[in-house]
Amino acid sequence: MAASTKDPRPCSIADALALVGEKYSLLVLREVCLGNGRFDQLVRNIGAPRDILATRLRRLVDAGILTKRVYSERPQRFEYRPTQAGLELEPVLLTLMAWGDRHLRPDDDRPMVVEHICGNEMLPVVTCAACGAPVHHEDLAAHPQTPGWTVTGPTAA
Amino acid sequence: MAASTKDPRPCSIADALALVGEKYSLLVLREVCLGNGRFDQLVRNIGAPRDILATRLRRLVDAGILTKRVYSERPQRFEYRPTQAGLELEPVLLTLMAWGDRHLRPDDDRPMVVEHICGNEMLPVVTCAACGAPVHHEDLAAHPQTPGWTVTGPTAA
DNA sequence: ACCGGTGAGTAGGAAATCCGAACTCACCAT
DNA sequence: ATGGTGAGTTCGGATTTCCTACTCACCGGT
Repeated sequence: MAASTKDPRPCSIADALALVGEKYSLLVLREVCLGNGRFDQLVRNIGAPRDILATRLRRLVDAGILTKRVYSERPQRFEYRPTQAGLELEPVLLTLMAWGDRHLRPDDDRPMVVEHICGNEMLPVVTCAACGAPVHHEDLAAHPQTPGWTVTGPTAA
Repeated sequence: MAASTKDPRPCSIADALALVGEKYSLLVLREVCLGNGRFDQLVRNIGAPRDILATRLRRLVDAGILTKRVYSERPQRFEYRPTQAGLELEPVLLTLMAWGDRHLRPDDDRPMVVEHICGNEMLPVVTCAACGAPVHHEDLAAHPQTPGWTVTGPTAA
């Protein structure tokens, strides 16, 4: 049935990246989460070509990650905003930003600091919903659900 | 000085994506974290063209995210493994996978389940390091550190 | 010694994407 | 009437990606 060559491991990471993994897509989401949802703001803040940006926006709207809302009839003007699904990607952005701050900037010149409502700077920590412990690679065991797709490493089934 | 057109917002998300945001890069990291670090395994499990994969691997090794280690001299064979920096990207993958499971698969056909050492299934939650609360968009305030780069939204400075 | 198989890539041309700049169209301001 | 803004679209050319095939080194069986 299915060909032997060319059907990669079924995976939600791959599926997610197929949607938001194209160049600029996650930066669009960043700006939109910051409240900068207008076309020309996006062009300036992201540095993307206008046609590519238009394509990305269409795709993200179609995927239900963004909505396009009119904020002015007569001159008709639009603004893009995150949907619930879009907002749920924000933790990914925050985690990625923290990683970049840690590994791509030796000194403390972080271009942006996020403040949490608790009054402190927000440093994201990924934890296990069940036990609350911060996630450590050694504490994980991956169980593929599709027959034929194994894992070989220390994280074997 | 700096040109008026074309210098996007300085941002660690953008920097991080410049490194690991190219097609397949994060899938390479996924496989490597699963312990499948050999070239042909990567080709099969990811479905990437061999030449592109070779390019990505070089880049990730150069960036200090992966290491290439010999696991057999005489037939010389290599295996790619995550460095500490690479492992610290795993939470990003887990969060992205959970998002994909939630939003891209209505029913419960998750292709992979991750088990935490606590005995339960690992569902990642991004929390604030300072207060431990799960991160909610409304609880965040972004403060750009570079003059001229503002945020307009509800998350204004 | 020969044959087939595996691992780790390279080579080459076709196909898809991306890019920058210019263009449109509708509206408002002076 | 002229200029400016917002939101795109259109264009040709540059850059990447893709796919298939090829290499090279080695191993295992007969």
